[in-house]
Amino acid sequence: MSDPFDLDNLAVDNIAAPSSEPPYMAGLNLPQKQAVETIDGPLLVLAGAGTGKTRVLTTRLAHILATGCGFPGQILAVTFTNKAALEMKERVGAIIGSQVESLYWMGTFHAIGVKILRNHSSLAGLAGNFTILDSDDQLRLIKQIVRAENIDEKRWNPRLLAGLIDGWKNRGLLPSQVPAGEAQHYADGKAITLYHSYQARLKTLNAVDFGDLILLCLVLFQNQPEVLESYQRRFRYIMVDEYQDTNIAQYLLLRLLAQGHRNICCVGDDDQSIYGWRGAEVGNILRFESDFDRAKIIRLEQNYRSTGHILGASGGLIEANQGRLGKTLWTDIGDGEKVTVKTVWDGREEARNIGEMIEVYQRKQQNLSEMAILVRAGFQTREFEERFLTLGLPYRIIGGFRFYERAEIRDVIAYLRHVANPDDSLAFERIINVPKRGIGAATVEKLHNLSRRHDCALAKAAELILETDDLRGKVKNTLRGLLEDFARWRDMAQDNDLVLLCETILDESGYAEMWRLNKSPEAEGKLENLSELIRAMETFEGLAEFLEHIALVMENTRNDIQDKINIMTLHGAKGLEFETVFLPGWEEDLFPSRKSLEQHGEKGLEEERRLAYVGLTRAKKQAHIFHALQRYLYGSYTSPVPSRFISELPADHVEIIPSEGMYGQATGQREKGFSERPPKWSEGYTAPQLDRSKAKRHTTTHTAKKAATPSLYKSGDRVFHDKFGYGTVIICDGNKLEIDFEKGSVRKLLDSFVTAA
DNA sequence: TTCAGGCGCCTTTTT
DNA sequence: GGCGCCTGAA
Repeated sequence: MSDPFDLDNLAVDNIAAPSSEPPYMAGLNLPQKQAVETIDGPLLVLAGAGTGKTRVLTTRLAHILATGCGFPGQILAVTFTNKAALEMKERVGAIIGSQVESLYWMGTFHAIGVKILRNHSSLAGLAGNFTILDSDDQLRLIKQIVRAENIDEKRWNPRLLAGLIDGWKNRGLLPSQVPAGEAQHYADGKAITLYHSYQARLKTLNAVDFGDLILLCLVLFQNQPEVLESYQRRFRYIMVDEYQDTNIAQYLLLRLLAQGHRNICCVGDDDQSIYGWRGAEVGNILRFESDFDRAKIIRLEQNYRSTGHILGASGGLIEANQGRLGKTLWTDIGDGEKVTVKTVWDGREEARNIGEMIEVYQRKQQNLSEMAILVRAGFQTREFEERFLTLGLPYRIIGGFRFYERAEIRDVIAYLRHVANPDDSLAFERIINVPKRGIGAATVEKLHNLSRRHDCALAKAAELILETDDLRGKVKNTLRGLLEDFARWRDMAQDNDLVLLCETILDESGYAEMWRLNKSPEAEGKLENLSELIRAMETFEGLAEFLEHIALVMENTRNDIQDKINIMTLHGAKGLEFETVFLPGWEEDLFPSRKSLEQHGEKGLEEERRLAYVGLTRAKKQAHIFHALQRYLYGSYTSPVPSRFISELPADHVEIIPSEGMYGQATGQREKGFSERPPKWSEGYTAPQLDRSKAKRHTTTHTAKKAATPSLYKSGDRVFHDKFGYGTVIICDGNKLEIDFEKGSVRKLLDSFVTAA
């Protein structure tokens, strides 16, 4: 990172520092210093984009430790994501060294919740080995409950109920506390009853969902004052990152904990609150002053990331929002380039334009990884992918599927979960017939009925059914065998040799064999994923520890350091920064999203505007906005109107780029505000042919040099491509391949995009 | 148990 | 337009 105040530069910075000042203070500006030194009493640090928020947070933590005001175990430091927690740990570690390992209470809200619940599981009404369900399991359980109530799933989508329950949990409401009127929101008034059954079912399964990790802590503290007091005493200092993203339950939890020492410091930016739809409550940050008596507010307004024009444009845009605390970011890096706005004909032209601009920047020695395309919705990435594949431009899509979400990983985890917690029926059900054992839906249905009748877990019901004559001999034997297998594995788990346990399960259950026998092209990759999972287990001591890690830490294990252009959603870009940012699809209905406006009206619009603000402020030097006149959406063409956000941008900071070769409606719309002089991008735009041919020549020489070593592939080779799957090379010309893919397409690609299969 | 065909949905996403 | 989910038939 090029942050001038990066901690790595401390050694240099501190030469100039007055000797009375600790070295970690060097290079902080005045408000930053104040924020670090104000450790007593409630403090809200309003940290605008790029104002050194993380630096303040980490320095402040180090300051508390360095001054001896608090010990590591007395500091509660909460973040939202594991990534943020990890970053904080690294940066604090850079200042205070190994002492960072003792910061036991530093982590995500949910990780802290788990720690508290495990410490007091029986008081919280749980067994110590409770399972944490992910949203997939949660939905499956909710479906079961909806079905058990004979509710028409067609009419009442279980997802809707899942959303309602999540919403209540986010507000800190148990079933008994939900306002009666809200029962109407699902299945003609049954919503609250269903929430009751869901919670009861979770208890039977000895499981909690993500919402419970906060909610149950809250309930624990409300019901057990002495437990609460012990934590209030313990947490001498509380620090919260991204406070604008807290939901009500999290806020209530913080407020309870902060009542002890009253030293709570929340850092956040109301203008970057973009998670309202999943329960985040901007109100929390807006109300801070009245919530915490004698609270202090410090604004960080000096921006170290972006140029003046980018700050001017984004600042002007966000001013249209009503509910905000307000701050004005400034910079001393200079104006830089204006934010550009360009009209393109359609999505393909948008992708083509951006591709060309990227190549221009590339030739100006900008790394691809310093550029990003930020989209509103996931489907927008496709056009860019296709374009970049034909251009041979390396890209990386951030977001999307994670390792542990893959079916085969979830299967193995289900085996392990059921070993760890015999009451985990969801896990048991997932693998009861995987691999196929002849225990079909009919048998499972019988088990379900029995488990409901006895209010017990599925595996317990299986034991019960074995004592009856309800099952045919073969099925009965298989089921008995499976239960015996689990009992044996459970014994094995005591030895804490995770790798051996997992390998044994994979082997004895026949799961690995199932994929080995599978002839489909995916099977091989699945087996590789299984080995990767086993490799990941090596660093864990016990099964419980591993499962908790899996449930809470959704790590993206990809450490892709290659130079690639980043494509991601605006949400995914929060907290990141790039030299150049491309912002396509600024059209009404797409951005701001129509759905958001329909569902939440003015509030939704303001959140969308904040999203636009987040997008613009990711850019250090250049931001390029696009809108298309034709957009292919859900199978048909639409003619979208330019986003209102474009017209809200202050003219002084924006340059309208004329589009080449367009006629008709386009010209009329672009009349006003067009700059007369040739656009900055003319070099890239007016002579793309020239540039492209130069680029080609460049690659050719590159290949020619390479040609001394024979090409990696020859025709007839079988290869694999991330997106297109398996295929056979038909033509091989240097590093350019023509491949016949098994999914039915023939494509020309660079060899670097495929691997030998 | 498996697979074809029909239906409904289609914003963002971490834990 | 395309995907995932459910259902019903073989």
